[in-house]
Amino acid sequence: MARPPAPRGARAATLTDVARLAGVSVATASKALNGRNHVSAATRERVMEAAAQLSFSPNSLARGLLAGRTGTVGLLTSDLVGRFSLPILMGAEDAFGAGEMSVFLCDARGDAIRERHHVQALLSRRVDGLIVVGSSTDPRPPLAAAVDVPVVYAYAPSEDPEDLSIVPDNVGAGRMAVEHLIACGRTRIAHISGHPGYSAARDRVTGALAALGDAGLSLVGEVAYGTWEEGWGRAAASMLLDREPEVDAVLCGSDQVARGVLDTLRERGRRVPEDVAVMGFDDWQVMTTGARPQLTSVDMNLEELGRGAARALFEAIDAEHERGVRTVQCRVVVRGSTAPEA
Amino acid sequence: MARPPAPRGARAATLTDVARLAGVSVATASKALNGRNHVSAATRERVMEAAAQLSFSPNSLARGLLAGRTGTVGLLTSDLVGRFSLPILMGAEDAFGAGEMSVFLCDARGDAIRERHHVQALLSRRVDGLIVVGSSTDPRPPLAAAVDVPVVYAYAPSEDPEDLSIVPDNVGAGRMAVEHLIACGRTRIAHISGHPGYSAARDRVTGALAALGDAGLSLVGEVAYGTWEEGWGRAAASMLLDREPEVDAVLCGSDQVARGVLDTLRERGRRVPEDVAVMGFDDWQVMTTGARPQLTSVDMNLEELGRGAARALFEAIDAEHERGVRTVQCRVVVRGSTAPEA
DNA sequence: AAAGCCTCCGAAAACCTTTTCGGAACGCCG
DNA sequence: CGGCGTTCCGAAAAGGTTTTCGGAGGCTTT
Repeated sequence: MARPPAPRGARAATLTDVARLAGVSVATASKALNGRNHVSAATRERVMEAAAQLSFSPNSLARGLLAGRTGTVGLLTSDLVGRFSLPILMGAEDAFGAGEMSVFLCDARGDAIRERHHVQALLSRRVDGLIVVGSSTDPRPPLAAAVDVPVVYAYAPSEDPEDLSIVPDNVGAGRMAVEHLIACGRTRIAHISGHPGYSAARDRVTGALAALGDAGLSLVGEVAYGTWEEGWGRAAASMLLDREPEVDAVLCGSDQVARGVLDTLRERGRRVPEDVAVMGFDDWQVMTTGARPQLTSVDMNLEELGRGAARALFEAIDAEHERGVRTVQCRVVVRGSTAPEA
Repeated sequence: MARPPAPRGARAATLTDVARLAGVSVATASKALNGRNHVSAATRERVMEAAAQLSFSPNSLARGLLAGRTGTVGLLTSDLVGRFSLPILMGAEDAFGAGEMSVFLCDARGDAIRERHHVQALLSRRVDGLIVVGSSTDPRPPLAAAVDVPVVYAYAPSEDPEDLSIVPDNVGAGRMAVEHLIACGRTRIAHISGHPGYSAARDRVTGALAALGDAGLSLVGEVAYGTWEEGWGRAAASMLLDREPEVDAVLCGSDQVARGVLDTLRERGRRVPEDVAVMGFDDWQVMTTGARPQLTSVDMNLEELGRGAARALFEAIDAEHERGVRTVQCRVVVRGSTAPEA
């Protein structure tokens, strides 16, 4: 744990120091350290050694100032505390981290003023690009400020179709969910959705209905909209069992709703999955694996979405800007609530 | 939504451009924009107008290069996906965001190599300070590299007592939890803890036992260590009811464990909170508010911890480094599982 | 031995802003 | 009218790195 030289306050070593110690010019030192040619092996060795000795670390500010590229990107979220920003952020950080990019994180707290402020700060720091992560899949207004770097919208698409947005495929998710239930032999499928104010809820309904139609089936009862929470799942399941006792599968708007549904089913003596299969959305591990039985869910692949956004931004940084809305496929994670455990 | 001038690729306006447009020198332009005196009101006005017209945004790189301070800090987490980094990160971002600080986010994925890499990158970007967020409250080795900027360890303390660490008060949390249960009139209190490999679990036990001792009580049964999950809560509660049927309160190692305990209690016909009171730790909203009844829990105040870390770093940046381990108080959030709802 | 080529190195410019310091203009007092 | 103080402005340096270009020296070829 020897904390080598670098005493606090001692100016960090600069290229000039390295050059002096190695007995060469700064130009040569720079070339040696950056692997440029036109430097003899012996000289390069001397420079490297000097740099190591001074624990020299090149000043990215100076480099960025000169190059016009800083190797930084801004990640602007409106809702860091939320459930969805984080995996996206993870994926993005992941994709960038491999290379030499560093990520500025900003949380606008859903406030337009604060957002503008952060964008200004990021631009003044000369980020090479921006990822804007929404807190729901509803379209959001594009960035207000004039931005001269590429921008990718993740999760929530921009209202401007000229922007590049990467969003989860909620329609596909609804479709896949129903297809899975049908594959499990279910034909009397009900849907307890989430909050009707969210396009995620409505899109999943759209997909689910489409898949039912394709299979020549129709939904048991009406789509039940409510909230995203457990309490709603319990209440809605209770009503559902009263009105449609013959139901053999319940597709739920979220994993939390599904948890509530599972509770009610157990209390009403229905076995899961033998009598009724249950599915959720989002594949929130703590919800799905804690449930009895463990909950089948549709994973929206948010990390993949984040990585996709990062890669798209990466490309946009040196090439022309792609446009439009791109969706990321999701996938069904099968657990005990739809398939008896092996 | 007019996206003003700034066409892609057009060099961003520089201070020189502003000065030229305003018909003054760069020095004057700088002074005018930064509110320095020795500039006439008229000139200042002209400069401001020119800056606005060019949507000039000062280049932080150049400024940082000159000033030796960049207004950036690094936030190094070992486990972004985890439950605890995020609120801390929120709090830190919050505390900084008010000022002019920007936050570099790095996730080392618990890998020492990657951590070193990120630290290098951050230092090369000349951050003014570093916050290192652990993934559990167990002490962690200090940063390997020689770091000449202040560092604050959050959540997980550094093993080196010369470093400044800010951690949640788990002993106090255990104590407060038991005190709350006693205040609710409970005397036969059991403790179903979490994973014994975590100091958080052991510290909470320590605090709980101390509070019991102070009240002249002793624990019902032994401390039951297991995992942090719901399944463990269900299993442990079942065993507990078999062996100690007269128990009137169960303190649980986490909210998830408490959820499992609640499930088992309900199935075994015990009313909560009338027959048995239940408490968890962490106050994870989705767990506590979805439970029946809603779950009383000890909030570890992680956002406050994050803010504290940020403030401490802030101070350390221009003053001498504080040292040692500082704890952040937690607080009991009372809900229906210990107190009948009003 | 002269010419030419290749290899290696260094001087200097460029990136953009802030700050210091000197100079210019102007008004006031003696 | 000269001297002085005040007010405002501009030239220049500094900060650290990269890149370009020219120069120096050594080697080969004729």
